[in-house]
Amino acid sequence: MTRPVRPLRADAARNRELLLAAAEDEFVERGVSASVADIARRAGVAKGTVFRHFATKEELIAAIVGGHLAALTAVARRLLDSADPGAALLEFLTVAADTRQQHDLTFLQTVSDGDSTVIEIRDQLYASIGALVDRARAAGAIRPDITGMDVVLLVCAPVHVAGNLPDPAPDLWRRYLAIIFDGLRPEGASPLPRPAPSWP
Amino acid sequence: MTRPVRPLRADAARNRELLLAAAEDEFVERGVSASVADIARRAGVAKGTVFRHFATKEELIAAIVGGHLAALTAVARRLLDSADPGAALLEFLTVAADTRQQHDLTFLQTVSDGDSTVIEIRDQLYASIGALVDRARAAGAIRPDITGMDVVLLVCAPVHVAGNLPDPAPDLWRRYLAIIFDGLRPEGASPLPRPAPSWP
DNA sequence: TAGCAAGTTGACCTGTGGGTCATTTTCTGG
DNA sequence: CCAGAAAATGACCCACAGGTCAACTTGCTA
Repeated sequence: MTRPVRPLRADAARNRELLLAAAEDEFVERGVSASVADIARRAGVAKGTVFRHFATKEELIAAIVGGHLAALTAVARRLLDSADPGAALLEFLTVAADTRQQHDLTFLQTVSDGDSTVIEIRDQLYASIGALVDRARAAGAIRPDITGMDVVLLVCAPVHVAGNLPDPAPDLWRRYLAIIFDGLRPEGASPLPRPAPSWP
Repeated sequence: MTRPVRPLRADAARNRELLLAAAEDEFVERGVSASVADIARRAGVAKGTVFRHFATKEELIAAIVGGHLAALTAVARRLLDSADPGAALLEFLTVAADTRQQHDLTFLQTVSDGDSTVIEIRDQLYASIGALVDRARAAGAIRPDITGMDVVLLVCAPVHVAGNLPDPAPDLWRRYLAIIFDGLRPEGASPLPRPAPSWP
């Protein structure tokens, strides 16, 4: 899959990391419209260097998104060993919201969702979430009509909800995660109108 | 407040409406980055005309957002007369999600939230929602620790959640509205971690 | 340490978007 | 029906963004 490409030269590797970090900061501050020139300046590098590492701005965005998805996947896999499946699912949602709170890159998702590498990593993440949900359901921690895809879609909701406020308290999302998770619990569940969406 | 400005000439009034409609369509299709030139073309009007009606692109966006907020406010006020406060709140959330589903303009909100007219309309909407929530809480239809601001923040969540899917079924949001509304119900509610946010 | 491929630089190109304005067209009150 | 005000037009301006490339610099390897 990864053909034997010789490793990056030391300075190039360093610049690549600097660029990813600078780009992430810049995107958080300015949104998708952050300019490549500004990103380069922030990384202390010329604009041409950006395009040596990432052919287009979209490719740069995909690299950032891919990194985050991979990190989340690792968290989900680790939690699959947990003794309490319900707590594990809640913990995963908490960690996911927490990282997303620190730097909201949701808006980058749309740009990068055509990238094949991103799709691959994303599918692994979805599979892990699916496993977490299956275990939680089997343990009776969530209602039977909730699927993995439901949870996938709901992951970003708490942060998004809190983000509607101009200057939200840094952990306000916990309040909305609690409300939404209560909606996933079996107690007092009302029947759901539409069937869960299938795999995308 | 509104000084006696003579009414628009007939053609100008017509063009204004054409522009608002065209702009809304264009924004839905292309996002915020839809260009003024394209909007003008779609309205069958020259670019200069756009700027005669709206000094800047932001002002045009504010006009669209303001219109939608006003329509929602009217819905909320009408529902305040309903006999069943719990059903009224659910109905409001349903209507809100439904209109937002038909044309998602959430991304315009950020642009327009500095506009004084928009702020005024928005505050009226928030007040109406607050009243709906108070009535529902008093009737025991939702848990006691939910505030009006909570619901304000949660309004867009169902559509947003369904929107994470590339091509969501047109009323998938109903599923997530049901889940979230279950989280608002008193049955099986777990204590909420953070206090509700105050007025913005 | 020398040679060269890999990496960097920054001036430059091109497209595009918001916004302006002198000129022309159109509406309307008298 | 006409005069003048209101509105529409579209060529034009400028800023800025993504992307290119020939010339230059630097890390690596033999």
